[in-house]
Amino acid sequence: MNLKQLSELLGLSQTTVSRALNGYPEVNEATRERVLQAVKETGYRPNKAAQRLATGKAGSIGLVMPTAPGHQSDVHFGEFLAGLGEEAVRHDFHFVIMPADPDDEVAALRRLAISGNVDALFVAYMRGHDPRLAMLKSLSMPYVVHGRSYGSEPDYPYLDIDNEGAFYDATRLLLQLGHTRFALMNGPMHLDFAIRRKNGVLSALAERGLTLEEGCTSHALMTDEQGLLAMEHFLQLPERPTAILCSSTVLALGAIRAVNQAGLRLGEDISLIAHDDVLPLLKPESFSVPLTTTRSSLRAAGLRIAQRLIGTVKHAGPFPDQELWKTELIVRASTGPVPQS
Amino acid sequence: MNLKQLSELLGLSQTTVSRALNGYPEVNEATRERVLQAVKETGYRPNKAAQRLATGKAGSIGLVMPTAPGHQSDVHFGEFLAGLGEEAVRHDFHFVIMPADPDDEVAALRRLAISGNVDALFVAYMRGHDPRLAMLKSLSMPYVVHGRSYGSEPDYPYLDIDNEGAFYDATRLLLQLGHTRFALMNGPMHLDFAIRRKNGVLSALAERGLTLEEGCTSHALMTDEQGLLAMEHFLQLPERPTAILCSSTVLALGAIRAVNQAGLRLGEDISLIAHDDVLPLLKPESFSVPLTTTRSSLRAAGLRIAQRLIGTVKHAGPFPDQELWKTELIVRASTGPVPQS
DNA sequence: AGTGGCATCCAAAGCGCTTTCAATTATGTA
DNA sequence: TACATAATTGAAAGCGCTTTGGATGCCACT
Repeated sequence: MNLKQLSELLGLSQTTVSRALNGYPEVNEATRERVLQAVKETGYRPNKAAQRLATGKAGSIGLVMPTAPGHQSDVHFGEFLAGLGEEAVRHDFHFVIMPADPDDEVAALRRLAISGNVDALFVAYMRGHDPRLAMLKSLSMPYVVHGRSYGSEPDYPYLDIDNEGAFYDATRLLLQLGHTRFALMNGPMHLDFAIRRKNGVLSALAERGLTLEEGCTSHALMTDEQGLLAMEHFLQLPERPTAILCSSTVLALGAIRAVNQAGLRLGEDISLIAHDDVLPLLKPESFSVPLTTTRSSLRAAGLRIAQRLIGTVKHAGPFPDQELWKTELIVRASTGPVPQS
Repeated sequence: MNLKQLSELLGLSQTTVSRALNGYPEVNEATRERVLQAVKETGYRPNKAAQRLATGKAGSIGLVMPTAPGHQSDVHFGEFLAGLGEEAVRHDFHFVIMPADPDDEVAALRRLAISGNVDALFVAYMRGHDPRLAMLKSLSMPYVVHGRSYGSEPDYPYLDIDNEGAFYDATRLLLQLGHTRFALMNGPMHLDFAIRRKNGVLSALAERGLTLEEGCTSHALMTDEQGLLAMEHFLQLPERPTAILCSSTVLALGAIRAVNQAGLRLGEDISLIAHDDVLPLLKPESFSVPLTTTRSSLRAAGLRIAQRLIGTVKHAGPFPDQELWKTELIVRASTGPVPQS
């Protein structure tokens, strides 16, 4: 059943039926009723592809999912998606997900944009000097970036959390507790948040004339294994750090395993603060020693970005172009005064 | 840049250019080269919506993502998606994800199918007597079901694991270790896998004239909190069970916390076997007491289903209509002989 | 009676691609 | 040389929808 058939059935033109369906004012109320009734009876659904071709609108937002054989799936991604979804479902939007090799992001994003399958783009996993920004700007399609790109002019729409501030505050807390030997367990070096978090740590340390010693920074995928490995490395340093800053509760999971295996006590021998994305699976308060964290909900960020994106597509704006969310520093038992040695 | 412009640029007809691009044999190799060259230079990309309208093919597979405000995002979903993605990226397919309230699955699935946005459907979270099956059959669109639907005629394409066998075997192992008081920590009661796993447990127990006692079965969302609650409940039963079967390592996470809090030792006072979907975050061998598990990779299942779906769309078949994967029973330290009391 | 305004409705022109059917030229065969 | 055949190419007809630019009829008002 298509528009033509439906309109013939009703003895109306396609024009009128189309207008009736799309809520245009110039159609008689009685006629509209008839049309709506017929739709109900016939189960007619407009063909989206045709609609899209005619209007250029798709009712969907696009994103690239980094994936590859052996590429470990990222819990953060799923959680973010849940946030997007929560908002999208309210507006009858859907997602088009383009899986792509992490090395192929720029091209994948472009393909997605040009495909005509999406009205707006969501971009994540931002890097320093991210090459996607230039491409996005040239695209004349709405987009919102999750995170920022260190080193690029901040003239693009983004939603980010104050990573630098979060890790600055966290470091300050540990300094106040008397710690002087710090280590940072970070995400991959090229990612924007990793850069900023490191800066936050360094600037807090610098105020006391301190710095991150040689070997006291790790950059790795945010998995629990990597957390374990990094922590094992830190623990066998001659001048073992007593204060650990950790970019994710996922890393912390492994890190704490290493601490336990070494027979050390978290919150006493070693203090640790992790960033908490509020993953349902890793609640810092549920760790055997509850974790002190900097917190900001990834899901909430997803929801907000979906709002902005969908709102822009529907011209329900205006929206702030740039948002920077503060994080909360929540003190639990994994931090304590520096041990007397 | 569209086909018309490109063809004018080349002094060819749209027909020929289109054929050159789509690999039809009746175009001169030299001409094809010229076209390809021009495409490279101009950056021309065919408009997907138009392509879809003309061919009826979309190059995408659709799925429904259950979501709602407050609905906790499901790690299993993300992991499965990663598997789908791994295969999809090889064939330049993408996903269309329709977020939907869990109570609205049938309608959401239908909307997705009729939207014309997808070539095939993937369906998960199967229930007993699942109403979606009838709808899918009437749809004349390829689909594969992950799981099965207890109580429905098994005449639909599916990929499932042998849930009943897995839990039968697990239960047998615990019986052999001398356990007689069992508890089952299961997923939501209406879900197919939950039904089958329970059956597996019951039939193994029945062989010894045993059964699941009153209060020794829990059905709940597979989150760590629910695991904690369920285990706390089991532990305060007058006849406390010594053998626990657990439908997910996520549940086990909470359950073990409860065991620890009660001052009991896993693998000694309490034996536990969990089903392991091979989630990157919850490796059974990384638990403080490594977990005995029944294992089957969710990601591998996603990959296989994507293969079947994409293969069917591309007429690269035939594929088996129904696959039932055996699980592995891997013994680690969380199971031990029944304690002498 | 003549005019303008309003409420409705429609024919037809796209949107950018694929594909059928036909035309043209090149090649081979008798 | 004449004719069948193969190799290339094109014109044009959709795919199902939206939207522009009129029609048409009816009414109120001069």
